[in-house]
Amino acid sequence: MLQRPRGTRDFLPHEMEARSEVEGRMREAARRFGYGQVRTPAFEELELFTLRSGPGIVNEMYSFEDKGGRALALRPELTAPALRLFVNEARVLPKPLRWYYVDDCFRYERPQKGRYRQFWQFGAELIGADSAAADAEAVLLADAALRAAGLDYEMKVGHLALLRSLLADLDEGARRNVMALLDKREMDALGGALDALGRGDLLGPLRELVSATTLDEAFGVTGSLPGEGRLRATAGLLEAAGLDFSFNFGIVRGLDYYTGMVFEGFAANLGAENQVVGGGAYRLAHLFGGEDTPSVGFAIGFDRVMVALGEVPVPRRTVVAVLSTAEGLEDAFRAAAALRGAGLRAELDLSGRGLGAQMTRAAKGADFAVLIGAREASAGVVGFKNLATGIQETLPLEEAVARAAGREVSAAADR
RNA sequence: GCCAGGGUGGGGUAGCUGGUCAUCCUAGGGGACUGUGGAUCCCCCGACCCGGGUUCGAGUCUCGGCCCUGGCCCCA
Repeated sequence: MLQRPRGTRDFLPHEMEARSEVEGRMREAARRFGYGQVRTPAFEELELFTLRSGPGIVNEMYSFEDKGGRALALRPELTAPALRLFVNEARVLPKPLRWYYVDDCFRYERPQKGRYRQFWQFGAELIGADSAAADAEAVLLADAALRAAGLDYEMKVGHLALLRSLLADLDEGARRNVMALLDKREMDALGGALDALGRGDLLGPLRELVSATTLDEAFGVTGSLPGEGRLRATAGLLEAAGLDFSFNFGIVRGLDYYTGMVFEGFAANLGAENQVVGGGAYRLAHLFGGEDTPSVGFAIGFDRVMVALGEVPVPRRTVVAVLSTAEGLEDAFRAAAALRGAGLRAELDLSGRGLGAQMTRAAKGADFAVLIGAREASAGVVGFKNLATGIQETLPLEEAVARAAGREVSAAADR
């Protein structure tokens, strides 16, 4: 027996219905913000991702050499491909560009709850905008997409300048170490690390900063900084938009290209992998040979959203089972076509079994049964049974279709 | 890469202090039923993750691998 590769999943029709439903709601949110969808290749030059994230991530990627000797990788994320697309083909489009995407990504990691080797991201990039308004729009779209999906979660907004200003004197390695400990809120280990650096004086301010819940508290720790005005303006816009959010100045975001405002969202019931969205303002285009273009974007972990949502109620369409004997089979196909033409879901019984067996099957999943045996076929009518009420009538096909579609066709209207 | 727990018909399970034809539910197929409801009854289908070891004998003990679940690391 062949197994599916580790960390991948199969989706049956009922799961795909739920996923499509949620995906559709997120797409609609993006559309309403004026974002258009982009799609990039499932694999790219390996260098695209190492330029963005450093050579270390090769170990976490599905990288390979193709038959032409090219170093390629399955995309581990979608921001770099989107910016590559921008640099390749869209530099001259009027800015800002509003793009969104929903696609699968691949990472060679140990699977756990909400983490798979093939997973889907929904994200957006606002390219070529450099303002408080742009920052606010990205946060608001992320929130709109998650809310539209039906998710209850917590939005945290921060800014990298504050932490960076406190750590400005530290060298690269020390700063990374301190930020990693801060990210995990391991304050004891953090104190030890700072003492070892001879910077025990930083512990107090860092502690204050990460626990700050207002802008005044946070800038009280760091003093005024470039970017303060923009962050205050962004916060004002988010509040004006009625967004439910809180500040968190301990948000680290792994990479250097983030330039200012950053945000993350967390949902309950997700175990260790509870972050459902991450994003912020960044500059990436110049790494791929474009102009230094300020952008802001985010990515939502679609699979985690699905896990957090649990059962997703999917709007159910009317199902009509079409039953027939051998004499009625041709008419049954005609009836099914008419039902489908009216937008209904018509399921022909293909079993060739007795009508009793067909009715048994129909009763399990259908709302109505249209029945055509020798009698109906020769009379040019159909049996139309409401499976909820058990009432069966003999009707012309058009009227049966109209009944199933929820419209009453009165004799008076026909005259 | 590390840790813990786990893998028995399609799904869910019992057996797990070696030895009955491996239990039950459900799903699926057929029939009772050649024109009408989810019922009932009968029949059928179908499993010990893979490989090595111990043993007269392994689903059961043991080792390795693969996979699953959760956690660590990482998290772009």
